Amino acid sequence: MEGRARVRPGAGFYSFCPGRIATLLRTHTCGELRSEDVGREVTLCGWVDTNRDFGGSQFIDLRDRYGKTQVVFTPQSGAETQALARSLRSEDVVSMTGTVARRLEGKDNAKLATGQIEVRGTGLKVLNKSLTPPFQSSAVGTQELAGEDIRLTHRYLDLRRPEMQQTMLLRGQIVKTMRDYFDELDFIDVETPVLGRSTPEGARDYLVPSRVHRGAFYALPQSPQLYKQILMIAGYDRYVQVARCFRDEDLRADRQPEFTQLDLEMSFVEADDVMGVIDGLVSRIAREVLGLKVNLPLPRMTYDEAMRRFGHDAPDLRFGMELVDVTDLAKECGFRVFQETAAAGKFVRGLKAPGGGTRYSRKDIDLLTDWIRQDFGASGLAFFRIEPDGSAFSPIAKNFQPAVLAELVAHFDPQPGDLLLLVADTWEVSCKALYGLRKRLGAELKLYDPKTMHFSWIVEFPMFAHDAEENCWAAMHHPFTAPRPQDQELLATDPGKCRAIAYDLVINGSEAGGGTIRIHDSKLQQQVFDLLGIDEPTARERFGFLLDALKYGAPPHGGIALGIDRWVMLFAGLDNIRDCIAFPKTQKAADMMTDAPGQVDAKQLKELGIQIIR
RNA sequence: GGGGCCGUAGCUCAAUUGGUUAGAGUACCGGACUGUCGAUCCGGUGGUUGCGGGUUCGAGCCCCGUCGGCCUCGCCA
Repeated sequence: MEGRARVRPGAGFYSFCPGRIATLLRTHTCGELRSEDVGREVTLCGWVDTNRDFGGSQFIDLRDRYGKTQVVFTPQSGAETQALARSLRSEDVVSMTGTVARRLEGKDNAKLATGQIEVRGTGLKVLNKSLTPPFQSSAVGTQELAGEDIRLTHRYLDLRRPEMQQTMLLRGQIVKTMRDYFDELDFIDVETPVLGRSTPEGARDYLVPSRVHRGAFYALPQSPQLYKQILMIAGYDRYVQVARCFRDEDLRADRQPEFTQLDLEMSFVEADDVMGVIDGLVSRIAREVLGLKVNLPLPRMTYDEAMRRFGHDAPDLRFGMELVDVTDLAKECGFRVFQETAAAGKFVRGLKAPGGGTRYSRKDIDLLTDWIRQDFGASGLAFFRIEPDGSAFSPIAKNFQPAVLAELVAHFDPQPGDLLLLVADTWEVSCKALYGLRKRLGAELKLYDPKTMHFSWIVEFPMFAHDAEENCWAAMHHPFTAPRPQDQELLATDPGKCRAIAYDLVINGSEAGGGTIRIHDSKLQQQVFDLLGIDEPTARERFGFLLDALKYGAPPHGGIALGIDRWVMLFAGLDNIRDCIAFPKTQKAADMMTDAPGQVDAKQLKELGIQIIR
């Protein structure tokens, strides 16, 4: 532990002491000196954070990744040195020599870990002047953060900010803990190719043209899925890898085109084994990173239950606000829209927003309605505001049979001031719309403390989702997922009811990982391919190697992949994945610092046999 | 591919809703100051209002197009 940087719960970034990191250029770091060091002759290197100039003396905060130390230059430092000190500006890189001194009585700075001391400067060397930076790397809380485009263009300055350094440190910590943990459990770290064949996981591939094989392309891996299964067949019964994955799909706040997974696979296991291993990891990281005790095993919920109670397969379980199904009551409620919906076999479901009746105006509700129409294709949004006398106000209330309305409202068990929101639509639309509303209102009404963490498993996913456009079945996870043994017969009779041995790790309503037990029998694998409309020649062509391998002694196996970027985001309490990645890409998958992707020479294209069509 | 928000000084934002000289804070430059720590005080430089069209007597503001950033649906574990 000693000499190791480590984020501790409740401890500021600067409060750990990394031990001496002396070099020929420096004797200490800027976060290291304490009152015990008074009298020492030291040399610090770092960036100028602020320069407070009093004419007679200069107070300079010197910053490196370990912290800040105040260095003072006075006439005793010598006229030349003092003049040089006066000329220092933000982000200049300097070396400062001096004597550690206790600060003057009452002049301690409680905000700094080094705040009891200061360095009385005797020497100063400017190692490198900085241009005036476009935004401040220092000045925590001083100024509004610069726009993200500017931060991304000057990423080196953004990464210099203590907040960013803290996140990067946390990320390194999480990855290291993962590596230690799996190493202790005898996992073997094996690297798999980046230049590979397209894996059939549904997303668009990033392609790399082959010069040698003109007209042929490698695909960057969407995940190392097939390789790790091959490793199981090869007898490496516990594989782990920190793997970069690539998916050429449109981006979101929590999605990048290239991202990092902690990928693992185990042989001779059932789902409980894999989940148990991850339970241990969650508990360890929560403890080491946040000082949080997590009760094990983590709670589990089936996919069906999650959809019914929360409308989503990754519900945020930090708060309640569960969905309420009133379809039965709607059948004879008097309100035509509801009745027709119910009669058509669709659903009338809703949720209760505590205090929403007072919080949201009629106009706010109209905006919510527009929103769920636009984003989720909902036909509308019905609302009831619970009045102080307990009655339910709504423009549509007059259409209801009073008794039925009372019963309907009672289903939500509301208090005065609450707001009931109902969606009458298909199962899918009601899920999406109410999930969206729940997520948004939960945050807006502050129904949970954003600092709390909730970990859970969602299990028993459907094997297949019906693709209405193509009128065929599509793999919900990927085509190598094993069905539950008790559901295997359903493959032939009713694939839609067949449940997979699949499990997703959910943290605070985010999917933080997902895995399955795989098919290890080539016949069963072929049966699943058939269902997915992948005929034998196609299957042979695309993953004949796997089908072959399955015939040479494939052990039962399964695994999981964890989204490391998302883990960092969630453990750091951030809401943006770009802040968890040193060099992220914009929403259009561009790197603003390097300007990737860029044009290439005509010569390069010619070598590859590629012509650009405009 | 669809919907939305945004783009004004290096940076963060304002501009009485179409009105004549586009402001503030900060940064930067100069000056003052021996205990600050978001130092303070005085003075100063700094603008093709993303770009291109259009409407108008007049456009930062309205319209069309375009580029870029963000959020989101579709898509994607």
